[in-house]
Parts: sequence; C-alpha cells; structure tokens
Amino acid sequence: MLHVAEAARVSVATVSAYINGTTTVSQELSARIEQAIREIGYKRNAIARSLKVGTTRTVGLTVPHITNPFFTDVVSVIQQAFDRAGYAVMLCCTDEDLNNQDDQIRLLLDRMVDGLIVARVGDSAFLKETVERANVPVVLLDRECENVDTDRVVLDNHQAVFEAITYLVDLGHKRIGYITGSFDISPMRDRMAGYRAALLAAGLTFDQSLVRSGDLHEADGYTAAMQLLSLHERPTAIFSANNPMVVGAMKAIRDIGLSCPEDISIICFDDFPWADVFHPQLTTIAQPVQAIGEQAAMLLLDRLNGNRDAPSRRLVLKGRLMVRNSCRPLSATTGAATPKIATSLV
Amino acid sequence: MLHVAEAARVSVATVSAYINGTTTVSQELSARIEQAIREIGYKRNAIARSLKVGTTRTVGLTVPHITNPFFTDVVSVIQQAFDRAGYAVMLCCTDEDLNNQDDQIRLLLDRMVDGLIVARVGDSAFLKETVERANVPVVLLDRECENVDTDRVVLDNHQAVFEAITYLVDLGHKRIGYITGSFDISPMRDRMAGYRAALLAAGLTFDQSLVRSGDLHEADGYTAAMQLLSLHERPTAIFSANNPMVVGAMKAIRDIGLSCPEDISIICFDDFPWADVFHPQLTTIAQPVQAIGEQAAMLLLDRLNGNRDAPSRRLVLKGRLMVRNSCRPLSATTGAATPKIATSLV
DNA sequence: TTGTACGCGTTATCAG
DNA sequence: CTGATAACGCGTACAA
Repeated sequence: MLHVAEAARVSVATVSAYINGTTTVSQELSARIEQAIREIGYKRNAIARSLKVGTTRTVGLTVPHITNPFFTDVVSVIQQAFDRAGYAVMLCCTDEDLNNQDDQIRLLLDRMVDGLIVARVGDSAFLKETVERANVPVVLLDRECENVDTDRVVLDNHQAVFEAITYLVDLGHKRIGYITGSFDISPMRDRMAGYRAALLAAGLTFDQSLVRSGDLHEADGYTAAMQLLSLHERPTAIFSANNPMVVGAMKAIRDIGLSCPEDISIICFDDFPWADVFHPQLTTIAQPVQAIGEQAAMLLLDRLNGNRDAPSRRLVLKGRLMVRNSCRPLSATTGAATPKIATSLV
Repeated sequence: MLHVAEAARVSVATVSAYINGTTTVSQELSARIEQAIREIGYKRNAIARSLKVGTTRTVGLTVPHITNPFFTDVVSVIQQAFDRAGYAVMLCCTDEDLNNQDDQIRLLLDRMVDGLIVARVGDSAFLKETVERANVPVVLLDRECENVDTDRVVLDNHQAVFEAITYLVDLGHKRIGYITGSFDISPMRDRMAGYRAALLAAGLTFDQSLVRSGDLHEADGYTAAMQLLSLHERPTAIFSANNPMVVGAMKAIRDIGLSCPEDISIICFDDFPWADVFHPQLTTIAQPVQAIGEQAAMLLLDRLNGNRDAPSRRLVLKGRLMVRNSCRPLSATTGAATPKIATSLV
C-alpha cells in the first residue's frame, strides 16, 4: 500500500480511504490511485487488515468424517453459503476423536476465526468453555450438547426413527435388529429412543439382544450385522443408525449368503445419491441436508452480522422416510417362520 | 502478551523469547511467565504472528465438487495430512466455474496461505500468473495445466481407460458408448485418447455418434445415456468418464426399461464405497485416492519446508480396473443381435 | 479533501 | 540473559 501511495503521490491514508470508500476521494487522486494499484498489482493484505479490525472473514467448520455422505453434503452446502457471503471456511475432520476436536478448535481460535460450526464429538469441556468464554459465535450441528447455551440446528431424530420403525412394524416385522453408535452423542440416544417408542406403541417388547453398538464405521456395521444374523432367532429386519454402518451390514448380509429384501429388510439413517439406482434400492431416512447446511450458515452469519445478544436459537428439522424397496412384508420374507421353529427347538 | 509481560514483570521480548525458545530464559523469569500465562489464559495470536513472520501455516485447497466421491476422498486425505503437519486448510469448491476459481484463489492469496493445492477447472490465465508471480508454491491435482510449470500429481488416464475399454472389447463388445465431460480439462482428453487407442488396437473403428459430452453432472449423464440408448444401433456397453454421470446413466437405463448388465454393460471412472455392495456391482476404474492425496500434500509440504528451488515435479499414478459384475460378454447380452437387424432395416 | 501519527500483537535486532 | 525498539501492513482519529 505504501508503494501504491508513493506511485500515486498521495498518502497511504488516502489510498485506504479510496479502497474502503470511507470518505470520498477526489476524481484526480482516485484515478492516480487506481492506476498505481493496477501497475503495482497491489492486493490488500487480509492478514494485516484482520489484525487491525479484529475480524478475519473466516469461519471454522469441524465434522467427524467428511466421507460420511451426510457430512459431505452438509459441508458442501455450508461451504457454498459462506463462499457467497465472502467468507473463507477452514475445514477440520475430528475423526470422532475428542482430542482432535479440541486441538482443531484451538487451532481455529488461534487463527481468529470469526465463528465456528461444529458437529461435535464426545462431551468436550473445552467446547463448552469456548462457547462461554471466547467471544466467537458457535453453532452446533447435528449433535446436541445439552449443557451448552448456543445456536444449533438438529434433526428430530426421535420422530424420524419412530416413523421408520413403525413402517417396519406395519409390514409385520416383530424382530427388528438395531445397529447403533455410541450413546455419547445425542442423535444416537434420540434414535434409540425413537426405536423403543415405536416398539412400545406397537405393543412389542424391547429386546436388548437385538441391539448392537459400534463406532459408526463401516467395519462396525459389518460386525454388528454378523452378530445379529447369527442369532438363533434371527431378526427379520435391521435398522442401521448411520450410513457407513449400513454398507458394512450389507456386506455381512452378502457374505453370510442372505439377500435383501428377500431374507431380510433394511432401513438406514441418511440418504445417499445412489440409493435409488442400485439394488436393493435402500429405504432410508433422508435428512434435509440442504436446509440443515443453509440454516446453520444462516444462524452463524446472523451473529456475524452483529446480532450477538439474541438468546440462543434451536432449529429442529424433520427427516423424511424414503420408501424404496429394501423392505418386504414379513409374510413375504424367506424363512420368516424359521425363527419360530428354531426357538421352539431351543 | 503485553498483559502477561506486565503480570510477570518482564518485557514482552522476554515473554516472546520464552514462548518460542529463541533464547534461554532464566528459571525464575520462566516460572513467573508461565504462571502469568496460566492466570491470564493467554493464547498467542496467530494472525499477528503471521503478519510478522510472513507465514500462516494455512494452505488453500480448491476442488470442483466436494460431493464427487473422488474429490471427497482426496480432500479427506489431504485434510488429514495437513492436520498432522499442523496446518489448517481452507477449502473452496469452484463448482466447475472458472470465475469462481479465480475469485477463490484470490481470496486465498489475500489471506496469505502458504501454499495452494488446486484441482483446476478451465484454462485460467490467473492461475498461471499466480504460479509464476505470487511466491506461493502451487500443486496441481488431477487435472493437468500444460503451460504451467509447477508440481502436480495426476493419473495415467490414458492407460486406465485403455485397459477398461480393452476389457470390454475382449468381452466381445464392438459398439461402446462413451460419456465424457468437456475436453478443456486434461483427464477428459486423455481418457478419450485411451478410448480411441483401445478401439484402434482392437481393429475397431471410432464412431463419433457413440460419444456424448456433458458437463460432468448427474443430469448430463442421464441425457447422454438417453441419447445413446435411443440410437437405432444401440451400444451394447457404455463407459462413463466420471462418477456422477454414471449415476445419471444408470437412471436412464432404468427409466428406459433396460437393465444392467443383462441389456447393457457399464464401466465408469472412479470407484465408490458402495460399488461392491449393491447390484449391479459396478466395474470401475479406481484411482489411488489415498496415494494421490498424500503425494499432493507431500509435494506441497516439501516446498513449505524450504525446498523451493527444486525443478517442478510431476507424479503420475496408475488407476486400477475393479472388475465386478456390470459387464457381460456380448453373447450373453440380451438383444445383442437386434442392432444388426435394426441397421439393416434402416 | 488530504496527511500525520498511532496502535493492532508478534518477533527480530541489538545494546546493555 | 534481558529489555527497548523497530518493523509487519493496514485502518482511523485527528489535525490541517
């Protein structure tokens, strides 16, 4: 900028005023400055600017795994929204690890991000502290954080799973396997609650042996499904609480020599682009990823635009059951009666 | 830092020296500083530091679409690599738009990123200029940029497609439809060249009417496949030059009442996690995403670590044909003979 | 309308 | 081993 000022034979203050439009600069000087800028190829240094004005026009975004199609989509939408608003976004993946998350948030804060969107993992005291002490707005995504008072956008997980399980029950299924992640994140708790509520509403009893817990990865889904399918009294349907795990479950079904939906019905949480192209066309619970991403961005942008003192907002969106063809009526399920026989033998 | 200095009754210079280990600080002062830091909860301001030292420990990454599974994976790997190295990464999606790309690179440069990884779109004079003028190291990813002298990691697209088409030819296919993106990016040119070379090697003649061009999106694949399948002399196999377009192609096949692999064989570029779980299990060309991401990160990190003057490096990796069950011998293809009849009628 | 002087938080230099 | 001071590049009172 100094160079520009010299080349244009004006002061740096004038150049700054011209660039930021703070005050009107005379035609003549404007022209000289404009030319000098072009000649020098001057670019304003955003870092120096940030140091002065205390804002970086950069936000931080942390998600567990970007390869999980749900997060892929949400990240994509959020990125676009901030791009439009002239913000850069720093992306971090926690890999479901609390220490990573804390480190990354620290990293982001050190770099003076103006705001943070986090799909948290675990119960982070540090995150809570950040929300309360650091003066950067934080919006929580997908996963609740009960003891933290800040903006958030979440799904009505209970309702979504209730609907899905009820659909299965209406098809006649009574033994519905359930593959879940650890209950230290709210979606897993709420989804399980939806499962139990649907069972209860249908007059079915909850059977702990039909529930298998994993760590949200494909391999965990595989193991869980293997165990479920090896049960004496095999479930006739399986619900997977996330997408990567259902891939593992499908592989288990294949490896064990069964097929879907003939032998077993499948529903999973989170839709994906291929769902209605390949067979079986999976019945899924689709989250409104577009809305989720846009709302999260909107909440943060609103704070960034100055609305700091409004009480924290909680947006809860609805999932949608995408009925395709991975579920069959119990009566049409191969060996639907076998379990009964097996049971009576035991 | 000033506060810390005051609280510890030392100068800021000493605090800085202590924090950075620039010079040894006496036990006593170290203790006082340490305590002051803890009490104040002092965190070093990375922005101010960047302004002074001229480095941000942040890199920029631009890709066309993060929802394209290939880029999802590569971004994930790159993100992890830089995370390990203590760098933050700013992610931008160009949406295959040259103006977006230029804007985003400018944005990144303004923020003084230490380096750039770009899966470019179009022929950007600005990108070329950036590489030559700006003194930030740039590594090109996936897409070549002939007239730009910088590090890059690309795939041997020619060989990969040659192998895939040859596989199809060996199955007896003679009319192989080809769905491509615009030829202004190198992979599309090279893949097409591989297609033609394979045809030539097999003594088959290239038929322009079997080639359809789209804009890399799912919808384009749909349109292209529809046109191909409506040809009087229908192709017996289709190759899609990327992943999103094959999803569209599969939908077209479904909507037109055909099925894969019975009526038509399919191969597409880029593998995806579901490929071997659902039917048809798509035969694909898998790129070594892990290696691509790691190498790209490695190339940039090497420059960042001071190796600035080495001549630019070009890493070319090999794709792998993942043979599954979306391709059948021509003899086993339903209506394999029909085209001949149709032709003779015309 | 334009210019001067100062501060943002750090680090590097150099004198003590 | 420590401290004063000058940058880094920019924005902004305030004075002219």
